[in-house]
Formats: sequence, structure tokens, C-alpha cells
Amino acid sequence: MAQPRVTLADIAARVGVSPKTVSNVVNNTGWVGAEVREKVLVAIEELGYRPNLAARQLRRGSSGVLALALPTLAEPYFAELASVFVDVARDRNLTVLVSQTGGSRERELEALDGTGLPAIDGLILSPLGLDAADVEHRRRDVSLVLVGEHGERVAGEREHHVGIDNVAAAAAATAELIAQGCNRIATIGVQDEGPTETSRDRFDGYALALRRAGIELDDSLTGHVQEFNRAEGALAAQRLIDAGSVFDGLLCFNDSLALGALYTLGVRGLAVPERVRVMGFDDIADGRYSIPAFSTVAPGREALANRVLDIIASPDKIDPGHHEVPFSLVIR
Amino acid sequence: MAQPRVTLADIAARVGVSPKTVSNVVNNTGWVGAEVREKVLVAIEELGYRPNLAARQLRRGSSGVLALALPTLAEPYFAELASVFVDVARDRNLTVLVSQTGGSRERELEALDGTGLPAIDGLILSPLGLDAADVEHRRRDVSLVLVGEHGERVAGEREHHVGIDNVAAAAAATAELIAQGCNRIATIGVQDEGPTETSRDRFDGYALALRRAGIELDDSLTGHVQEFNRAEGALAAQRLIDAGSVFDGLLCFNDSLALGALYTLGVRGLAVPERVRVMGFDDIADGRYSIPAFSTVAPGREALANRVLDIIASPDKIDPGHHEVPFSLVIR
DNA sequence: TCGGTCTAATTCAACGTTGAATGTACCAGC
DNA sequence: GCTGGTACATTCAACGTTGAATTAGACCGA
Repeated sequence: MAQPRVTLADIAARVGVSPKTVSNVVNNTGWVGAEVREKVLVAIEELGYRPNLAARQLRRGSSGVLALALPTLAEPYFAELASVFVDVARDRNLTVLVSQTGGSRERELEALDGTGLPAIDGLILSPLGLDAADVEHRRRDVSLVLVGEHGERVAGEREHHVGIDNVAAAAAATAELIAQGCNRIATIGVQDEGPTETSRDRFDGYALALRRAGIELDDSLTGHVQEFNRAEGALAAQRLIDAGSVFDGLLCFNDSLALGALYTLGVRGLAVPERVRVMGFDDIADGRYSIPAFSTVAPGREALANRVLDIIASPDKIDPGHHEVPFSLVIR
Repeated sequence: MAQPRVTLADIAARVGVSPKTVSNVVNNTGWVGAEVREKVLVAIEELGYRPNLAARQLRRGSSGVLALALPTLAEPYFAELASVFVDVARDRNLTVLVSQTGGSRERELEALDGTGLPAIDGLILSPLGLDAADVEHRRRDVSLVLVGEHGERVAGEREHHVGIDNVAAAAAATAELIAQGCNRIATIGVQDEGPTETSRDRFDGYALALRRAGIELDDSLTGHVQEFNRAEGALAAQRLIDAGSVFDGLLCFNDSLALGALYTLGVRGLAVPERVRVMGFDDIADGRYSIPAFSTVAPGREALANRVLDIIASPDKIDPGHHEVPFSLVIR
């Protein structure tokens, strides 16, 4: 595998020009005659030259690599977010290095610190365990953008954060259910411990929409969960039904919960959407292929990724603090 | 963001030693007195020095970065595979750069070529569009390991491939269903076009197990799909049931198909596992949280990742060709 | 006293690339 | 014949780090 590297100097020697001229050909810089350029290109092809990016980076000072640190790729929401980041970054000639923190403060600090990562131009962090003080003494030679609801709290006024307005999104989703004729809307996804920002924001939006529509909040329609996964969704739906709660709309705080709930509804003979209209959150691929279909809130991942990369490109020209990107409702 | 970088020389100047001594402290190399070491560490802390990894890499010749190129992170199987790779690599002080090819030959070639990627020590590629000739003239300065069923075909005898024995796995899964008392086992996941290696191997294993058990293959129990997702699974199950096929076991060629099929079974009142036992493939997280639970084939992702990294660590000492890792059945 | 073996720290050069500065040759215009 | 411009190419140094070789002193035994 490890035959000696072909360098600019090798090409230069073969063609009989200076290394700098070869460099000029490779980078389309400076002046190079057509004849020389041609010869250089041929030699590059023949010897199989590829630029040494470490050297280039050392010289230029930037690497074209971004780190994306998120809790885990095993959750579809994050996996799809990562997927979008990788693609969007690619369009800008950047590559993304994905690392997983497991949501632990310790590993989030490591990511902030850059331990173990190669040289990066920017860090995108979706924290769960960090607090605001932690980001205060981060290294300052890498630009940082936080994402996620917990990230918003951590970012404060001094750091960049990009995200949707969760309260407004949940309110819009709820309002849509109301507009479709639901007036007893249950919710699944209220969390009572851990980093509960997401859960709280979405519940606030739900409550807001009900209030606006003049519908009273009914505690018996609130489904509590510990985590946002399919099993919890299925169980929460079971509990609601077993408790005798009757509902014609169901707002799940993410799509995995919704997929779990759908199963229970199916087994219990509650037809979707005839008897119960279901709304999820996140627009994950799995939800798009669900039968029966359910509506969801699409968080505008492309917009988010682009906004984040804009900020990383010129962090000083953009004011720190919260940056909002639009969400949209996907009605199915 | 961009204050001037702190270098070894800065630390050296402040402490009054040579840069090399500071380097020795940082890397625990050479001889450094306890007193000097302490002073250096203090200075590093005070000035906030962090090694320039581009320079280090240029000097050392290796980057500690691996590229993992797979079709898409949006599919849970690949997302979880990536997740495992990132973690396993971390244990070895390596970082993983994830790129997505979308399964297109063109972008797989780009990955092989390294275009746009920073300097990497190894490439792990899960191809779908490539053919064997394509890997022949790849760059040889980076070690390559292929994964996935299509990867196996592409690898041939000359390249490294790591994976499970799909035929044996499908046979074992089918045998397990038979052992549990099923004698009419339907299958969902036969593909008729595209890169169908996976589908074919798994069907072969299924057929093999039936033959061994003396059960005749019944075409009416074969569910065809275009892709491996939930909706196709649900639809295929519908078609089987609507066609009047009666079955007491269901082998789905991946967990997403199984999850889709489960929904249909639930709606049609076919209790799982009382009436129908369901077996999936891949052991994705979503399946672990499924209600009702279903069994699956766990492809041994950790073992696979470790094997791959072993090969990348010393590609020349290990014979190229197919390397098998164990699978296991997860009975739920 | 001399050489030998430690420990501790240094010097030097090189990894491969590219910005800035500089050189050369040729031609046009006055 | 001199100046100025254009087209092409070169030299030089530096990015920050570290392996190899070297130095310097301290200590030890003969």
C-alpha cells in the first residue's frame, strides 16, 4: 500500500520545471504556458500525483473539514440531520467529520476541545449535557455553531445557535389538527426528567394553540414518556386508551413516538385518519413510508444546514445568538 | 475567532527551553526532567496551546482519519453501522469521516479516488454501483476495505472484504422459525432489479433451510419488493394476505420490511407471535423497541468494525479476499 | 584520571506545499 | 536606445512539528 508518495517535486523534475510551476498548474494560479501545462498534466497522470493535503493545509491554514458532534447516529432524526449536513457541505467543497457524544457532558466537552479530532475549520455541536458555563472557555480558534433545543439554552447571547421555533411549530401542528376538525387532541411525548427542553417547548406550543382555539387543556389527554422511541409511543397510546381517554387527534412529539402510537391505534381498531388524526415531528424517512400515513412537522433541515454553514464561513460578520430557520407542515 | 495560533515555539520561548523539549512533553517522548515538564505543562495551559495536526501529520505521515463511504445515513442500517464504526474507531484513537455516495457509481469512484476528502489513512467503502474493474485502478496509497454484499462481489480476490455469510444467516433464521414450529414460512424482500445480491443471498439461505427441513418451496409465499423500507413491507404483507396465502412464519429480509409487515399483520388481526412468527434482519434500534417484538438476525456490527480496522491497521499482513464475521440470532 | 553510562536537553533538517518577491525574455511605443 | 508592459517561470522562505543525531553535564567504577 505504502509506496513512496509522489510530490510536486517529482513532477517538476520529470517535466523539467520548478515545483512552483507544477503547483500553479494544479491550482490554476499564476501564469503557465499552454505547452508546459499540458506536459505537467501528462506527468501528473502518469506518476499518479495527488496533493498532500496535510502540507497544503499547513501552508494555507484551513482544512475544509467540519466536525459535526451529535448524540448518536442511531436515532433517525440525527442520522438524517447528519445526512443533510454531509450533502450540503459537499456542495461547498467541505467535508464533514461525524462524532458521537452519547449526550454526555464529558464527551461534549471533548468535542468542544477538539481532543482527538484532526484539524477542523468549524464545529457544529448538538449538546444535551453541556451547560452555558462550559462553552465559555472553549477554544476560540474554531468557529462554533450550536443546534438543538438544549443547544439554544447553552448558546445564550454569546454563541451561535440555529434552530426552528419549536413552540410555534407545535402550535402550528396543533392548529392544523384543529382545522381538520379535531377537538379532543391528545399528546404523546411529555418528559419529566433529563434534558426536557424539546418536550417542554412542544407542549407549550400545543397548549398555546388550544388556548387560541378556546379548547380547554385536559390532563387526561397527556401521554408521558421517558424517551422518544417507538415502544414508548406504543405504550403511551395504550395507557391513554386504557384510561378511557377519547381523542380524535394525536400530537406526538416526534415521529418515532408517532410510529409506535400508530401500531397501537391499528391494533385497537382506531382507524387513522378516520377516527384519529395523527401528527408527528421531524419528518424522518421512516415516517414518509409509513402505512397509514401521518402528518408531521418538517424542521427544514436543508435550511438549517445551510444557515449553519453560512455562519461557519464567516462567524465574525454574523451576530451571535439564536438564528431561526423555517419549519413546515407536511400533511399526509 | 482567528487569533494567532499558539505554537510549540511560543511555549518554548516562555519557559526558556527548546521547542523540541516542549514537543517531548506533549508526546511523552525522549527525556524531560520533572521540573521542566511541570513548567511546560503550566505554560501550555496558560497559553492554551493545541498541537497543529496538519503539521504533525505532515511530519508523521499519517492522519488518524478514516473515511467511511456508504450509500446513505438516512437508512437505519447504515446509520447504525456508521455509529458503531465511529465508536470503535474512537477506541483506537482514530476518527471517522463519513461520506455518502447515494449508491451511485460516480460518487463511489470519487470516494475511491479520494477527491475532496482530506488526507486519510484508510477507506471503508460500502458500494452499490461499482464494478470489479473500477477498483482495479484505484489509488494505492490508502488501504481499502469493502463491506456489504455488493462489496463482496466487487472485492474479488484482490481486495479486502468483510461481512457475514448471508446465505448461512438467512438459513439459520429460517431454521429457527421452523424449530419454533412454523411450517408455512413466507418471505418478504425478494428484489427483481438493481443491486440484488443481498436479496438473492437471503433467499438462497431461506430456500436452503426449507430444503433441509424437507419443506417444499411455495412461490405463493414469496413477497416481492422494490426497496427495503417500511411501506414496501406493509404492502407486500397485504398482497400476501389478499392473495389468500396462509403462513405461520414470516422472514423479512430486513427490519424495516418487518416493521412494515407488522403493521399490516396487526391491522388484519394476525397476532404476533401467536399466529405468525416474524423474523427480520439487521437488528436496528427501531426493531428493538417494536411492539410487538420480533426476532432478527444481528450482523455483528462490532465484530465487523473491529475486523475492518484490524485490516486497515496492517493491510499487507492480511491476505486480501473475503473475511467472515459471525452473525447471531436475536430471539424476542 | 580516564573512559563509560546515565539523564536531560538541544540542534538540525525535513515533511510538501504555496504566497510574495523576483527574474527573464520579448515586444511595442516613443 | 530606453522605458514600460506582458507573459511566463523561478527562487526563497515559511507553515508547525518531530526523528535522528548531537551535546552537555553528572555520576560511577576501575
